[in-house]
Amino acid sequence: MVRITLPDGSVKEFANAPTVGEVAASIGAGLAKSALGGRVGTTGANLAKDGELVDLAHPIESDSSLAIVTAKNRDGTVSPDALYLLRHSCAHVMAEAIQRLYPGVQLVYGPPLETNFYYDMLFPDGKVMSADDFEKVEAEMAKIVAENRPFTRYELPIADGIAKLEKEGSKFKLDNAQRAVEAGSKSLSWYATGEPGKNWEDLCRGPHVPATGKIGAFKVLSLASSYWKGDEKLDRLTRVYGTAFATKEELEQYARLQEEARRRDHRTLGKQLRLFHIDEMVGQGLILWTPKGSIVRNELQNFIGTELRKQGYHQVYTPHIGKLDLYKTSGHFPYYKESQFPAIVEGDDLTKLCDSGCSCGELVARIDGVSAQFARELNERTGREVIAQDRVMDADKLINGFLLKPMNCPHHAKIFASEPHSYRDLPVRLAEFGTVYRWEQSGELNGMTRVRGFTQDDAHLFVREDQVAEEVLGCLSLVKIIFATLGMHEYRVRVGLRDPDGTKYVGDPANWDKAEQACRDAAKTLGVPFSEEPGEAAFYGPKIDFVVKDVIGRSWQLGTVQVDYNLPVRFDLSYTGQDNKPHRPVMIHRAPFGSMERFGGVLIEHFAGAFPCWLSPEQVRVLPISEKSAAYADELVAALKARGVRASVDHGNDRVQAKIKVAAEEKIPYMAVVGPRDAENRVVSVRARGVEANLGEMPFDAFVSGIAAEIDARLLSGAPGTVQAALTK
RNA sequence: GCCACCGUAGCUCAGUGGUAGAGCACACCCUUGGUAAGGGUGAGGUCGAGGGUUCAAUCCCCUUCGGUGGCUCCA
Repeated sequence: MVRITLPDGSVKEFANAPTVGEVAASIGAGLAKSALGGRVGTTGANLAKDGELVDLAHPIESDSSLAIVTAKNRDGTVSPDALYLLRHSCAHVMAEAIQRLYPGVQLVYGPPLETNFYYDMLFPDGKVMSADDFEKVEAEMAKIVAENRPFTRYELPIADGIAKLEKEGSKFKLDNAQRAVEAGSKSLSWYATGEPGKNWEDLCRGPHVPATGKIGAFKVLSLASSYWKGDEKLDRLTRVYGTAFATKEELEQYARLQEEARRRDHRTLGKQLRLFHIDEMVGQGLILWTPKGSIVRNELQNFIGTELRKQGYHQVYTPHIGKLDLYKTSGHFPYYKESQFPAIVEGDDLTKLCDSGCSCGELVARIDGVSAQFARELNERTGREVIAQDRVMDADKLINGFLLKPMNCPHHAKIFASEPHSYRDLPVRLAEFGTVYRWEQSGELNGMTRVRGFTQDDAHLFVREDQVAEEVLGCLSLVKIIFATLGMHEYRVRVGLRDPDGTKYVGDPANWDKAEQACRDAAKTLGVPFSEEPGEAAFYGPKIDFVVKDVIGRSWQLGTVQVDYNLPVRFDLSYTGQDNKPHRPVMIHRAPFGSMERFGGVLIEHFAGAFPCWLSPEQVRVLPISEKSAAYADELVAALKARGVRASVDHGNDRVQAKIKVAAEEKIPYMAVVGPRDAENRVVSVRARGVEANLGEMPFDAFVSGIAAEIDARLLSGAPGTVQAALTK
């Protein structure tokens, strides 16, 4: 007898192991019809977390908990499990369609994802698929769906399965099977779209929807390329993306959201609202902040500057380059050479070297090299061979040069080291909006979110061991203030801990334990879920990262707080303790925004370009009804400007309607319409962005001081205390 | 960096083997209008760059630069 516990707590008993479908049928005919699969687990298990997603035809052998998967949950929400089944199944349908249209295509791997699915395939030599072919593929898929063929699972013992795959000659599927075996599979399973032996089939773990007809709506989305197993030395594959939903409406909804996302894209809005520009001639990944974008950036910097002063930071400035020795000491050169702009070597030196017949390889070695003394000192200090012997060469052979700084920390470490410190002085907190340059691969560049030159809102805290926890907490509270002020709630927190088996970490394990605990405790204070990720720590210390998603769904790391035991050793930093002996400080790196560029890009998307008043490039646009009110309009703008408000008048000879449209397109938070009536009564007629109506009149002075107060308080649009709220209550 | 696609006016985009068009923006004129586009006129482009095929290339081919999507990478 098998006892099945359903989500409502009721228990059903079956004489023999029932399939999920049979359980569904025993509950009701309607459910049996709409069931797509099931989620099973041991009795009482949290199915959403620990349950296994299975086919409708999956037999349940022992007492279990079971939830039947249907397209919609009982509360009407779309079931992610259903989408998973649909997309996984649709990937098979698409693969069959493509193989029909392009004979010789080999299949590799086709998983469902959060919003879509893809299938990697190898096209025979000379054959390519193009976006023009999507319709053809979709038509072929539609036929398969219309045939409503069942997904039929069958299993083979491993030896037989491997033999079958060897006969078929697909190295990719063979490899998939071998990996499944290594992962502990006891047999290999296939899914035929229809009848095994007769219809199309694919080696697959499953699960799938019961039949192709369940796929209500689908679309082939895009083409991309990938490498087999992500290794560029292996075959280059064609990745075909598609998506599937239970209904046409859901697919249309998805398309609408995609469209909306494109409109919110910071690259589109940045151009439309003239916030930034990237110029071919200046270079890829190098952001030119236009006047309007610069205002947003400046406001953000002022905002954070105010908070930093409250928290006892010192502002510093450091140059954009430093000598190679600086980075050889910190370890950033030459180990991260691939992601840096090349070293800057003095022209005359280079000429002399070239004239003397110095080869490129030799040149590189002489730039990368260090003196014996340099190597000895650094290796002694760190207690490890951080400088390998093959980098050591005669001092007179070394070529000196400079590097565009890839990080600010070495400069800040040197500021700390420039004077003696007592334990009483710590923590020393040095902050700088420091611009750094990194050589990102050209294909990775993306608007403002991935660039080659960017300004970190960086700071380095030099603290005593016993101050780490409190200072990490302080850093996080800053992040919290920033996110709260900007109304950003959709972020993920990642606490990077060391890999328990790893050996690459520097520093005392006991200190690591303390620092990791400090990070964990600090993350808890954020009041948002966070994930602990072992192995994600930097080699020099644990860290806390803030990750947000852009409109396209791509994740970007913004803020970061990192504990560092390494640089203080490398730079031989010390302070005098109570015992009058030198002690090693700990460094904390932190950048709440991450970089002004990336944060700016994310912020544009977060607000869809409609910045709160305090951040808006233009805060009030005054719209005189006609030239008769020009003087009154000018008086209003002058009064606003006198209070530091960014305001302008539209003196154009358009009608107010047109002026409103333009101001709305520029996403200006407030419009003040003024005509003879307003002038006579010393009032302004107010409109707020996003509200398609005249909010009413406000006395001249009340409007000016209301706007100024809203800006000073850095309020979000429409929040209590704003002019808009005052007029709409 | 790799693969696919794309590059026409300031912006969004049509279009063609016989040297190019719309809307918006811009300039000027008329209009002085009370809450999301009043009307007219005009200016603006070596069709990303270089090379090739052709009587003729913005269009076809090659190279190159840049962008987009993905892969890889991100101290």
